[in-house]
Amino acid sequence: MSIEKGPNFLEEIVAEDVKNGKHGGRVLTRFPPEPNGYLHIGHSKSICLNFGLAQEFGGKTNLRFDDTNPVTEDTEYVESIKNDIRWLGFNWANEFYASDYFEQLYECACELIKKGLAYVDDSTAEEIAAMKGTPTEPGKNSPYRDRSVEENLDLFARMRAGEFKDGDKTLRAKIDMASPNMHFRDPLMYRIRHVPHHRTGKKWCIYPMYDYAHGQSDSIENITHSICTLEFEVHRPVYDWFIEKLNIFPSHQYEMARLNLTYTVMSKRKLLQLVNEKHVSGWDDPRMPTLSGYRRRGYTPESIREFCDRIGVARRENMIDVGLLEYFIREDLNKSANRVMVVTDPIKLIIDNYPEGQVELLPGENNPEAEDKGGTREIPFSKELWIERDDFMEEPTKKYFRLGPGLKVRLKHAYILECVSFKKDEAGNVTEIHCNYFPESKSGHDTSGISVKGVIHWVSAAQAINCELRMYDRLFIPEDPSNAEGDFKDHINPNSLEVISNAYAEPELKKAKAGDKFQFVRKGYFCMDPDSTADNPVFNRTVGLKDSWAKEAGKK
RNA sequence: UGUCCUAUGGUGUAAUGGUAACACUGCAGAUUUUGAUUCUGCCUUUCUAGGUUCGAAUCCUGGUAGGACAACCA
Repeated sequence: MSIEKGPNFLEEIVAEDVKNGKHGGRVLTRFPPEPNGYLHIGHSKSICLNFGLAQEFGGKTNLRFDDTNPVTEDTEYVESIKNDIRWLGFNWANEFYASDYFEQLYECACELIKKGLAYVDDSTAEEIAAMKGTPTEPGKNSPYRDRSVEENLDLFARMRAGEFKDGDKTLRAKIDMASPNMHFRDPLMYRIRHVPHHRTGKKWCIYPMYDYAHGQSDSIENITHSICTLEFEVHRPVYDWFIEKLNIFPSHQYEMARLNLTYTVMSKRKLLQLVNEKHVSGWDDPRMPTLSGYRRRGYTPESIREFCDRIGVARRENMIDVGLLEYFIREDLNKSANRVMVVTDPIKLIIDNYPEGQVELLPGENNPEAEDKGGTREIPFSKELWIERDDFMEEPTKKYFRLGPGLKVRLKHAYILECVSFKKDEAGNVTEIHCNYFPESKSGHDTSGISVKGVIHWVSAAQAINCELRMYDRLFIPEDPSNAEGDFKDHINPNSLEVISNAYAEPELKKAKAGDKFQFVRKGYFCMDPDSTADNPVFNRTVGLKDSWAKEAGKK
């Protein structure tokens, strides 16, 4: 956790509990995902918090799948979740499932029935909703509320035995239909679902509800600090009620604000829609805020952990600038990613006074920011090069210090060039740039005495390898797509992916493997995609470099 | 016209009754064979009205604003 920052409110609570010897000073947290979707960056806040808190105070963390709704859950999700947590860099003490506790939960329910604290209700979903009242009006008691213990026990056993159809009966806690807290108005404990479960198969046809399962699961595992998001705050009295009535281990729930990111949607329901309706290529589409999406995009676990640590934890709603996440991945990759030159929008440059057919191998530092500079590679240099179309301006402005008629520029790792002429097609597009080079200006051996302000990247045409670049931008146009007018999908950015199929890279990139990360000099950080083939290497743009020139140029 | 939660620069988060700070963003400059990185400086902050106190971002009361809660979802 953060060192330079004060402790967050949860660290304070845990520190106080440890100091006071609560639970013998033991700390056990849990991360409780429902296996009905892939983990996203919001989950990583919870993961970093739960695992981080335990690490900080010498405790442990369980992974518990909250699998009480077989309709939406699947082992595919279980596997992806485990994979993503490991990737983020955390190891759980135990892998548990709420479904492991179905039998115990059933027995607890019988106990509550015997205590007169639960009853079988024959009302339909509509009737139950109608009797629930509203936040400002009290509800009404169900006509089945006062069944005898014997009848309830019998009915509940027959529910389990499969004698009733889906929806025919529920088991409800008998609390207070007039409570100002809606969750106290006889919450449902069990519903009938004749649906096989991803782990228990056909063993059960009644499944516990979240409110009945979650707290007891925590309690069964002896969880000391159960952290969840703010929307569960009103559930806490129910959480405590079951624990108290059952007289079991007193786990305690603490709530914190969820993570919201600008230009991002973060609900699994919405992400599932994006996947199902093919707005993205899958859960791991590099535009998705899922951990698998970020991984494919080229984000590192370190950068995400750092992000989660630095955004802090509090109880007020927040909206974090996605630019902060980008800051952390740039910070990480700046130190770790090797540099390589790739021309994304090529234009031919010919050095008139360079010998025909000559090829020089010039050394290039792989990473000036790394401690050992990342070693060097050899970059072929010759008479014909590709340079960036942007790096030539027919009528250069005063502040432009790249190439233009009569202007001099440095080719990175190579020579200084002076532009002597250029050709255009009928449409007026520049097709070819001619330059002379200064042989004594070679990088590292420059005795020319010429000083230039601009440095551009380049690729030797004969040795260039062709590659595909996937240039990603934010998936949504508005800052807060979930609260924008209309459906969130109306606000998808139509230009969130631009594919460049004719980029030229220096031959060094032939060695790249899927997942390898690079800085394409002056362009941004890129990560090789698994879609790559020998003929068509594919690179995802993780994030661009900061670009104060674009800002300057944009001012006009 | 219910219950509960929250309110500190543009965005987050600290300050735990004693000089409002840190990061990001923005702006300006220095350095630079990446208009990157790095470095320096600057801008901008306690929702409001009362009260308690020698002293309030912090405690109390009222107001205002935002959020959560009426799934056989979690």
